[in-house]
Amino acid sequence: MTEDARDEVDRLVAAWRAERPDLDVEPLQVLSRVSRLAKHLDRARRAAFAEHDLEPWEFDVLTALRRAGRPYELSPGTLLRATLVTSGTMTNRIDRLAQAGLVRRRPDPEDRRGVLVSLTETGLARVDAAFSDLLRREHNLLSGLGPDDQRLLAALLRTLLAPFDAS
Amino acid sequence: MTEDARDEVDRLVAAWRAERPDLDVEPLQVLSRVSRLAKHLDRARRAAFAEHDLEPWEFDVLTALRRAGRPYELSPGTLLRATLVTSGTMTNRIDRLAQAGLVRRRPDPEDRRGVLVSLTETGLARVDAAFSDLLRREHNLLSGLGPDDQRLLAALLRTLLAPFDAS
DNA sequence: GTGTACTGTCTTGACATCGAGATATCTCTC
DNA sequence: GAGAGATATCTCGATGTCAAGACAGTACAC
Repeated sequence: MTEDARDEVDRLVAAWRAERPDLDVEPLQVLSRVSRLAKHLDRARRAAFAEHDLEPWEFDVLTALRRAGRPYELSPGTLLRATLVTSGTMTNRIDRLAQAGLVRRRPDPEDRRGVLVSLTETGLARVDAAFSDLLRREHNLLSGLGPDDQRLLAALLRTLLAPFDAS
Repeated sequence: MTEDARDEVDRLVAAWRAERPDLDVEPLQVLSRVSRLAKHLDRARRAAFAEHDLEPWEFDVLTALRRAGRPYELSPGTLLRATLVTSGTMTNRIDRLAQAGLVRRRPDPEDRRGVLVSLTETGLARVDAAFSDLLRREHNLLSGLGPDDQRLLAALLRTLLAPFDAS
């Protein structure tokens, strides 16, 4: 390990080794970095969305609808599974997005328990603008890695995710 | 790309390509996986800590103190920088940890604005137990990758984190 | 058809976080 | 040594989330 490539996690691992030499703290080298990187990504995303007057949670819901393709319409249940939040949270989110004029709610004609949520014109335009902006920023974040390294990294991460996606 | 190695993110990327063929969505292959993996890790950690009657936020604070070494004492300011939360949050956390008997607060003898927070015996025992349990679980999560792949993954992540740690 | 279990959505109350600002103290410059 | 700015911590109000449960409607076995 070269001395000039130390980051916060290297320091954290060194501290643990000094305090708990009995434990194998190697897993932190990978998993702490994943958590920390995710935290930084959240902040970067927040900044990107702010320029489009969107909160991250708004973006989450809008992109799920956008990705679904025309007519950009999904049920709350589908949305909460796509975004990994609870039903109470999703109800609240849809309420506020509807209030903001970004989505619309209508009764499901095929299931009277159900509701269908769809993007408005405004919502569609807003999410498209925010998404391409986000991609531009993410492209920059990855500029430290060449295309081959990016593919390699993606493949390694996919291996780690496999057990979770299975469930 | 082999057909049998698709995960949620591959599906997500495929959906975007269909809807927005004009955009380069490759960055998602890496960064979406980082975010998703972090979310799953949070859940796994929560489960691990529950067996030791600790919340993730409690663990965060206690490990920072534990890592500092004897006498396991740091200022709130140092703690909030280590855990990436705001000062209001840290005050609240310390209040509750003190109430639970896991940490102790005392005035800093060298700076009358300051406070020093230290682990109690109970806090030390609790965090040590939870930490070795966590490492055992994280070791399992990484069992899909050989030692070389783990080192490779750690190195690639370090490269991505570098710009953030610099700031 | 009737009853039972399941599903989809919403309501409610508790809670951890954040952001902005208040207060007290320290530090540095002149 | 006085004043300006920086630093350390805490307070307060707003907010987004979750967990548990309520309620309406559906599906399936018999």
